[in-house]
Amino acid sequence: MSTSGSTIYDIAAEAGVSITTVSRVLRGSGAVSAATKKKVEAVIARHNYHPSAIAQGMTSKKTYTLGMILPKLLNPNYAMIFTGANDEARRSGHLISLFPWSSLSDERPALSLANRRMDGLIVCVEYLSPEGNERLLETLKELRQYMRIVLIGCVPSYYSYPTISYPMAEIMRKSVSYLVGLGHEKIAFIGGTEEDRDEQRRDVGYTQGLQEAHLPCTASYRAFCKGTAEAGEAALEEMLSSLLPAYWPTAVIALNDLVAMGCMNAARKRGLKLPEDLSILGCDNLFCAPYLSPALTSIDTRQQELGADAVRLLLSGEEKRMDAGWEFVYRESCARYAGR
Amino acid sequence: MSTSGSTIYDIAAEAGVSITTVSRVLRGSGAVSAATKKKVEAVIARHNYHPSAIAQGMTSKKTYTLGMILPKLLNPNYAMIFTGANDEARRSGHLISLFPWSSLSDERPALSLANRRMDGLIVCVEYLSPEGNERLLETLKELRQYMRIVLIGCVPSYYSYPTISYPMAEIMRKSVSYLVGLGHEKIAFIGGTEEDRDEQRRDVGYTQGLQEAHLPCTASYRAFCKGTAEAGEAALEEMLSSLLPAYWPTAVIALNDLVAMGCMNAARKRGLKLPEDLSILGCDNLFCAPYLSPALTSIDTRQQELGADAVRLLLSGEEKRMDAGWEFVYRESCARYAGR
DNA sequence: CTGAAAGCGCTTACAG
DNA sequence: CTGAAAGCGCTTACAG
Repeated sequence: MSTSGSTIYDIAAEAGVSITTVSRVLRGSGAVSAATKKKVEAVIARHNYHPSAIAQGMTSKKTYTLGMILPKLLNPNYAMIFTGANDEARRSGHLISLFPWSSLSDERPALSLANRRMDGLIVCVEYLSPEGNERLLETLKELRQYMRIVLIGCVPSYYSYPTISYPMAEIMRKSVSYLVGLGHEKIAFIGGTEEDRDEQRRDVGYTQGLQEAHLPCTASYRAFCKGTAEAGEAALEEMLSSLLPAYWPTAVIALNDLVAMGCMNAARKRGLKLPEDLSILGCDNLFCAPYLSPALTSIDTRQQELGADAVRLLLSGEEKRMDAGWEFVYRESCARYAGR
Repeated sequence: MSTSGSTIYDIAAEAGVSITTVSRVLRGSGAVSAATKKKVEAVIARHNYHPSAIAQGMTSKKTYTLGMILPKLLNPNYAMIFTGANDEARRSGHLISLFPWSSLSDERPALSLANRRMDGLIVCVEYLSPEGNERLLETLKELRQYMRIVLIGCVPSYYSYPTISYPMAEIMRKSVSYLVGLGHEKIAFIGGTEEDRDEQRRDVGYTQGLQEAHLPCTASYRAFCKGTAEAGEAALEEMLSSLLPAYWPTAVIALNDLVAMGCMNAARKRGLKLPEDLSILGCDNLFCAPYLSPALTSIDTRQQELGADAVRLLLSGEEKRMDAGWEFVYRESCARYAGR
């Protein structure tokens, strides 16, 4: 019985019934007499028989497999989203296959997303370059013929798919406002690789927040970098070295916790005391945030909830667009500014 | 053309050839005249046709899907393993589906591992209770009829599957030896939920290391906890409060970086200065290790490499057992002990 | 309650 | 170089 596994025919033959009957007891559907049911179940157990999900998918058109596309699992942020989605999917009898971003533009036919007949696909979108946007939209349109698609993350408002998206402009506005409330006036924003025409993006909210507080928008306090600690460190380092110390920001809003961690290192290297000399606000509330020094103030973006909601939305068939939940997590890295 | 997608029959009909021919150009195998090939390809492109991987799997017995079972993706350690495996799998045209541990004992037939006819399965094993061991071995034996299995992680030496395992006893011996070299004599080990009869386990190496240095094995310096920061914090806290300060350990070897982070917090709460009063050695070299204060000395367990190697071993068909690579990463959290 | 038969969308010998 | 036919392991009307 090495690497084989029996088929429904083996079971039927040994139980002395038709494969139709075996199929019925397998799925618990259709009427089967208690006696034959018991008989068939015994044979199934004896053979340790498991029906082939792929044969079942072939005939029933349901694969009970969902696809998910994430930027990179190495950022725990995405691992949380995936975990939330996976747990919810299992609850409804589904499995989630994870695809990397690259599979959206992959040439290998054996792996193409479209080849897999999944019951649905969740795509986690982050800000893209204009060309990236075009390409994504194009690909989604193709995939749409094969499966239902749901979008999550920071999804531009002009995408027309069922969506759960973070209200980033609002989050940024409130972030600025929070720091202003702590006495900060020189507030930097570090992060964001590309611009986008969506009016929900971070930049917009950052600027709005400054305007609402009647504070000047200073180009020197705006740095672009991708979402890694190294990039964050380099970005803040460059900002500091380009400015006389008197003009250094007293607070920085980081794209995410990784960038915030990098900023912490850059600030320390410059001899700044945290949080007295510089407040740092992260985003995503990674597991390590409480263990940094100072413990990082961040934003809980409820990633597991987002993942679970995405699965529910995908399975529900609804077309709506919703906001994802979020909340400040106050710790030590943002402090009242009392002069330097 | 909404949510449908064409089949090989549609393509064949429109191109005026048999499905056999379409199949041949699809797979690039078998001889097809340049002319008909071009004709068929045009139709395929026009329809944006993608053959169903599930129908292909049905007939060819190859699904180009690998399964992977990991304890929990929320620990970046496992996310790294998965990423390494996934990248390698894609290189050879495979996809990896991730299953949680719970699926090893799942009752839902629709999701059962055995239902999915995967080309192979990688199971990442951590130390288990004796009963957990029994159950796992049992389950693996069942699954084995359906697919090839490879084990990775901390795999007891009496498991007989192709394996890549960390030489934990050796790692622990060298860890103790490293700390002894820094002048430490009171070295604690915090971690490990269960005992196991495998002689490669951490405890064994820890004890050996102490013996080699002619240092006493002190039960009070041995704490059990699971691999989370909270557990690590609680464990060290309890150890410290159970001992007169004069007997406090001067160094602790943590199960992993999460536990190490928890230990840092516990030590700080007790007023210990790090690393002067207490050296802490982590394991797994998580991305945040360099950003802790003091930067955490840890062990790079080359997780992505492990993941990639696991895929290669799975696909190779070889039966060997190998050691996984590892290496110390020296940072600031382990320092020479100069008295307290 | 039970079974014979068609069909899901492909691949693969086997003929020609 | 090309195609008719069988078969992969199931599910699902349709009869009985």
